[in-house]
Amino acid sequence: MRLKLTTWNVNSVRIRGQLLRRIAAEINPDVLCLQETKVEDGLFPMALFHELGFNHAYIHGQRAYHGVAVLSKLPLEAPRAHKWCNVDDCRHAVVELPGGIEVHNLYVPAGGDVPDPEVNRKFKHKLDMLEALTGFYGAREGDGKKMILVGDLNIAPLETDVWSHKQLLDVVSHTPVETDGLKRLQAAYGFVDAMRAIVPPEERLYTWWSYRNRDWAASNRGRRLDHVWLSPALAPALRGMEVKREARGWEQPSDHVPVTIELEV
DNA sequence: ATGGTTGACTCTCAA
Repeated sequence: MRLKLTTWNVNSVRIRGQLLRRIAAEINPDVLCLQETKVEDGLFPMALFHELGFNHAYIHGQRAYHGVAVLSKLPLEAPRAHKWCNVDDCRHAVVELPGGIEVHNLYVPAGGDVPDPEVNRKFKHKLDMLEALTGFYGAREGDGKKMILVGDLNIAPLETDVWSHKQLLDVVSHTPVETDGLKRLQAAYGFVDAMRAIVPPEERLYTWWSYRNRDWAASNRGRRLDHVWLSPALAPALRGMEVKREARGWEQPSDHVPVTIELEV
């Protein structure tokens, strides 16, 4: 069967109802992974997702900040959450789809403004979580599992993942310590970058454009902060990938756009 | 070098 999975940093699930309807209508994913839901579980707008046909859900949220959720038209099994770095943030949810496909939905800390872990605890937290994830997935290398890892990793690893490699080398999200760290995490398990398997690394590809811009489309100062990785066992199933760039121009948008993959499983 | 905008929520923080 064809499996369509969309990941989106929604930046508040409660004010994005109309756009979620539009995504359900235009993309029609089987599984929707959200980040930055910004709401505790008791206030999550579950009725909307039921109306849209997502009758299975694992929500892992907190008040005002962070929060991840997996909405699905297929049954979900073995839901679990991970805490990292002894912080209580809701940043990592895992579920299993029929056929034993693990879905890992991640929201890595943005990291603040100053790219120095000595003076910026948010940047230190970002690097620490990257290292923790590298240990976690590295310990599983070679386990042969079918796995999809998605989310807002808040790092643009390639030169073509940012509007200006040179100008962003000292900007949090594209500093060498972050891009090296992300590549180490990817290599620790042998994840395949599904987006770059479809769009060659020579081509520019963005998923985020700052709100702090008069005209996001004209200036096009984007970054690829959102990612879809596949385990070696699942990589051969990849059939397609789409970045819904136009969603950045919809009314009351998130600053991130949805990324969708299609698999033959 | 700075400021620009958005969202949740409190009189500000995080992104």
